[in-house]
Formats: sequence, structure tokens, C-alpha cells
Amino acid sequence: MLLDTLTEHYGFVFEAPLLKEIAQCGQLKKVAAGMQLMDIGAPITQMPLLLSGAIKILREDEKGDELLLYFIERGDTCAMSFSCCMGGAKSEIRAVAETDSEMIMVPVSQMEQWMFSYKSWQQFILDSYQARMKELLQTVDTLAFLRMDDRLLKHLQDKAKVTGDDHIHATHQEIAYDLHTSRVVISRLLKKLENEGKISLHRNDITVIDL
Amino acid sequence: MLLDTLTEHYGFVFEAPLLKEIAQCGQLKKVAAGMQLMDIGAPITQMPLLLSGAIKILREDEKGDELLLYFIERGDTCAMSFSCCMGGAKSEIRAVAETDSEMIMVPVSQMEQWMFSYKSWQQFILDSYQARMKELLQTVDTLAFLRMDDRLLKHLQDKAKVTGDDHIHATHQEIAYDLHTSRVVISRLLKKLENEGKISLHRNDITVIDL
DNA sequence: ATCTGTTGGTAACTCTTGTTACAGAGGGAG
DNA sequence: CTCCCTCTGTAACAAGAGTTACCAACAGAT
Repeated sequence: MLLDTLTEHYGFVFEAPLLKEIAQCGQLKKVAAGMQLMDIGAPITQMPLLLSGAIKILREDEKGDELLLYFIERGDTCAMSFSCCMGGAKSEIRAVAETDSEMIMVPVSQMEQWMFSYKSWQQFILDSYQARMKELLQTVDTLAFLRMDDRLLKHLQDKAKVTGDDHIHATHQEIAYDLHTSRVVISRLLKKLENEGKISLHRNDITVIDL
Repeated sequence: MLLDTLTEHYGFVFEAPLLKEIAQCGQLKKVAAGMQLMDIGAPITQMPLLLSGAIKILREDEKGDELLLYFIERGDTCAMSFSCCMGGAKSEIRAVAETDSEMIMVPVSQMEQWMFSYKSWQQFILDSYQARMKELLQTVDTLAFLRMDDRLLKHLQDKAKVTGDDHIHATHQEIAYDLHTSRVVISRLLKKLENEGKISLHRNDITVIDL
């Protein structure tokens, strides 16, 4: 039945023999929101194929300050893990489940071979790289060209999108960590956004109006 | 003699038959410092294999404001072009020669096939993606975690590195464009760095002491 | 109902960065 | 040399963001 699940989500991406191979060596994994899936510096031995839910990808500096890079949604994979394990390298990022999520974990050993034997796998990996690259460019744009109020609104909109819920359950402090700023700044700007009619504020719940 | 040049620079990366193929369809291109090689939104039909010099990769927002992403040096290629042309997509970035540079331009038509027929080509593309991804992460770190004075110093050090010259020939305005800030800010911070003994300032010439 | 820890609101202040304005220094052309 | 243009230095001010401090509102536990 792993094959069935796989076919349901990736049937249009991979050809049948490859789906079968993945089903054979892959392993279903369910994680609860908030669980950490991968840490910076950790060696990578498996690669996730996301079935449902969303994963947030974080970067951290030497002082331990965090920054949210982007979200990974269903049908996506973490291209960075791929390149890392190919070179036997360590992870450059941290991955945390944003919502309850399901994924198939594929051991890296097979993947190198698939790059040669399955055109669809090769295409999938390249597309994945391409997509991640684009997300990273988006992140750079946001950091370089937007002020904190716009970054905040964008963050709320993104978050509403990946959870499929315009009610965001997060404390101001948690948002501040994602955007690498302080809680006070977030509270201030949230209030401003509320006055502008773009969101409405309640305890532990921000409703995004301007989606 | 294109094959000779190619072998000299990429002999240890690609096997002989591939080098020959590249020499057949590739085309030597020399560009002077300052020349634009690619623009945002432009379709991509060729991919550069850099032989000498350095290329700077820029991002631009709707208002036309620029930001330097990173430099590409010899032995590198622009992975982004690759993914773009695979999907027939437009360029996400602008590329400008930082110094006089030489490169071999390879038409995209062949490349898709090489992905399957040459393991070394596949590896080269994946490594290239990996390297560019890492540079982009660096860029994000810089934007998110550093203040302008440190960004400036880092920029000068990077620039000295890719040109192989600790004398930087650039106006304050040009540096301001790369870092997406104003000339006055750069002048101010350069003066500060000079007072700290990390650089020395002359007209159209900044000498980096703290390499 | 009271206590307690968490969350959110706000004020006051500092620091960094951006903006405007202006003056002087250097370098080339006539 | 003089004119003119580019480049640099600096002051003064404005705006955005970070910091510290404190209080109120809320929710859960006893």
C-alpha cells in the first residue's frame, strides 16, 4: 500500500518501475507539527518525498540566530539534501515540520543510480533544484528589497497558504524568530497591519484578511 | 585549439570524448570587464563554461534596484542558466563581466543528452547547482545577519579575491549599487573602515589591508 | 477565587541606515 | 590656467529597527 500512496502522489511524475523501486526501499514517515527533521551539520542519509503537510527550512548563524528560508509543500523534496548526500556532505539547513506531515524517506544509496537509469528521476531532481533556487532568490529579494512590515505581511500570507488556513496560530515571539527580529518589533508592526485592515489580532491567532 | 584550451581547464572534469563534443559545438567568447552577458527575463540558449576572469551575478527588483548575489570564477558555470534552458524558461538574474573574461559558450541543445550519456557532465551540473546553492545561502546569511559595515568589508574582500588584486578600482557609487544602499552610506562606512586600519582610501582605488 | 506563567501592548530611548544638501578635491579638455 | 564634471567627505536630519522596561490581559492550575 506504500506503492498505492506513492502512485497517488507521484504517479504523474515517475514511471511505474521507478515507483516500484521507491516503494521497495522507501519508508513512510509521519511527523507532528513542530518536530525537527534535520539539523545543520547533520549528515544526510535519506531524502524525503513529501506527501502531505509542509516543512519549513531554516538557516542559522554562529550566534544561533535563525531565519526562515522557505516552505516545502507536498510533491516537493529537499533538493539540498540530495546534493549534500551525493557529496557525502553535511546539511546546510535545519528542517522543521510546520504542520503534521507525511513523507516517504528514500535512502541515498539508490538515488545516484536512478539519476542514470530513470529519466523522470533526473528530471525530478533538476526541477527540484530549480524550484529551490527560485525560492532562495525570492528569499534574497525579500531580505534585500522589503522593509520589515512587508516582510511580515508576506510571511503571514505564505504561512496561511501552506497551512491552508487564514487563521495563524503562532505567538509574536515565534514569528519574530522566523523573521530574525525581536518580539516587540513584530507586535508593533502587527498592530500597524491591523490598523490598516490587513489582519485581525487575537490571542494566539492572527487572521489574515489581505490574502 | 579550442580542444586544447578546453582540456587545459576542464581536462580533469570531463572525459576525452565529452571534451571533444564540447569543442565541436562550443564557441570561444572573450568579453571585456563591464560587459553584460545576460539580462533578467532574457531567454537562455547557451551556457558558459568560464575559462578565465570573473562574472558577477545580480538580482533586480521591480523598481530597478540591484543587488549583487555572488561571483562566478574560472571552472564554474552558471547553473541557473542550465535549469532555465532545460525548462525553456527566462533568466532570473543578470550577469556582468567583473573582469576581462574568457569562456566557452555551449548551446543548450546538446546538454540534455549529455546528462544521460556522460556521468562526468551529470556530476558537473549537480556540483554546479550545489555550489551555487551554497553561494546563495551565503548571500542570505550576509543579508540577514550582518550589518552594512561588515557586508561592505566582506564585499571588498570578495572583490579583491576574484580579481586577484587588493587594489579595488571602483567608485563609492558602484559599490553602493552592488550592496543596494546609497553612496553616502558607503563613503561613511569606508571612512570608518579606514580609521579601523582595515583598508586605505584613494581616489578610484580602495586598498584592502585586512584580507 | 487566587496564583502563576505566558502572551501581547506600549513607551522611551538608542543605534543603524537612508536622505538631502553642500563643499572641496582631482583630473581632463579647451 | 580655467572651466567643468566626477568623485569624495561631511553635516544635519529623518526613518526604521532593535532594546529595555513595565503593565495588563488571559488561561490554566491549585
